[in-house]
Amino acid sequence: MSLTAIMYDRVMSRWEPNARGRLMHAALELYVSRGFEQTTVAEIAKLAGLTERTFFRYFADKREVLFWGAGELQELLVSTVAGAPDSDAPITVIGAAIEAAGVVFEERREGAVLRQSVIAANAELQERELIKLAALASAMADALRQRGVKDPGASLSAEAGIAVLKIAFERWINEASPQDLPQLIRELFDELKVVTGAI
Amino acid sequence: MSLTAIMYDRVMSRWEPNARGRLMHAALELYVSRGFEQTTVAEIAKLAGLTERTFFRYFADKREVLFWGAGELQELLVSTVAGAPDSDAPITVIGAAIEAAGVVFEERREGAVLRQSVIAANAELQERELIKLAALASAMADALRQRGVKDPGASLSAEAGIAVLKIAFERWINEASPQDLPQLIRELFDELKVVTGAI
DNA sequence: ACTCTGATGTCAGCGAATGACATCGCTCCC
DNA sequence: GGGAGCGATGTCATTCGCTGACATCAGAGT
Repeated sequence: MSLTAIMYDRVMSRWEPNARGRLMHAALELYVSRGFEQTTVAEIAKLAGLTERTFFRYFADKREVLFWGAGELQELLVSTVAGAPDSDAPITVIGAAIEAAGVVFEERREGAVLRQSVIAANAELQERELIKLAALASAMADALRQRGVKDPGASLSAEAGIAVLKIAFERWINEASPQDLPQLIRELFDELKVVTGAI
Repeated sequence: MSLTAIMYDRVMSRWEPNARGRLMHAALELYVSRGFEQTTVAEIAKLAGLTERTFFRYFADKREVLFWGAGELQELLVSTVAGAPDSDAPITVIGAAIEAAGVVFEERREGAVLRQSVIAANAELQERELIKLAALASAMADALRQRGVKDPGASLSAEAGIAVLKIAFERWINEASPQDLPQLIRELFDELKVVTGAI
């Protein structure tokens, strides 16, 4: 990343004060208050002070505006897998990565709950979430293969990790007294061992 | 199911010779030849000798026409879980169910390959497939809870089983010399035990 | 024949998404 | 300091997925 690029960003954001962020904020607000289906893209754009056409320049579709953070999350998972000690077993590596993701969510519980309430109310959004999770699993499996883990094991470990994340996240969101998500993740990995026959 | 209902079905199908089947066949043909996005619902309906409006009376959306079999599959999984011996461990029960699903696919490999080639080429279809798989996991988890399996274990076992199915199915589809799918599933369950720490 | 019912067709319309082109704000360079 | 250039945004038109309302039609039972 060159200095000019950094300056360029600053310049661009002065001329256009965070259009993407405004769109994301407006979309979430409307999705929460009226529901996803009852909100039109034109309404989101208007609330953000932009036009419908511009919305689709920032987001591939009406759903994607809720999933902007997925890229960062994937980077976190991949880099955690890549940076784990060579001696760690694949499932241990995946466990560390999922736990690191859990820490990030734990820091932003408010937003996560709000966002998830929108997603839970709409099947299309659940579909998008599932494909994002599948992409995370795929990326982690790649990262494991990069470490020399052979293939049925790499895919299985990654998918198992995502399964744990799904279940842990769901419980963490829905429970009245919020447990610590990273700890919940650790417990579920332990339970996974129990369930699969390891004592 | 009463006798009148059965006669009713026969009568209906004489007056309307399998409209749903015609639509499914027409859709698959066009999705394979032109691709999913390049096919309009109007074209499918025309090829089936019907109108666009009728298509949407049989299928909720353009994607759903490819996933009509999911209901049967879910019943198979659930009934297999429900019918397993009480003494079987949860993961064993899930293994039997997934294996039963594998047998069904094994009997219809031709169609599965064709169908999967369409799905693999389109992200929207992958999303739909993932939510169907998630529904299968959810149904199996319910069936396990019905057997008295407690909750983190029930969900984890079901999700792990679906993960195995996903990976096994993908390999089974893409390998040149087709392995036996049920056997592949058994091997992956064994590998899952290895991966999670059970030897 | 008559009616009743369920399947299908017709029509109008909304909203998501995209391509083509115009415009505007800013930076840079002379 | 006044264009030139460029990237972000707006405007316009269009396609297509999808839905509601209503009409129509084929056959079943009377």
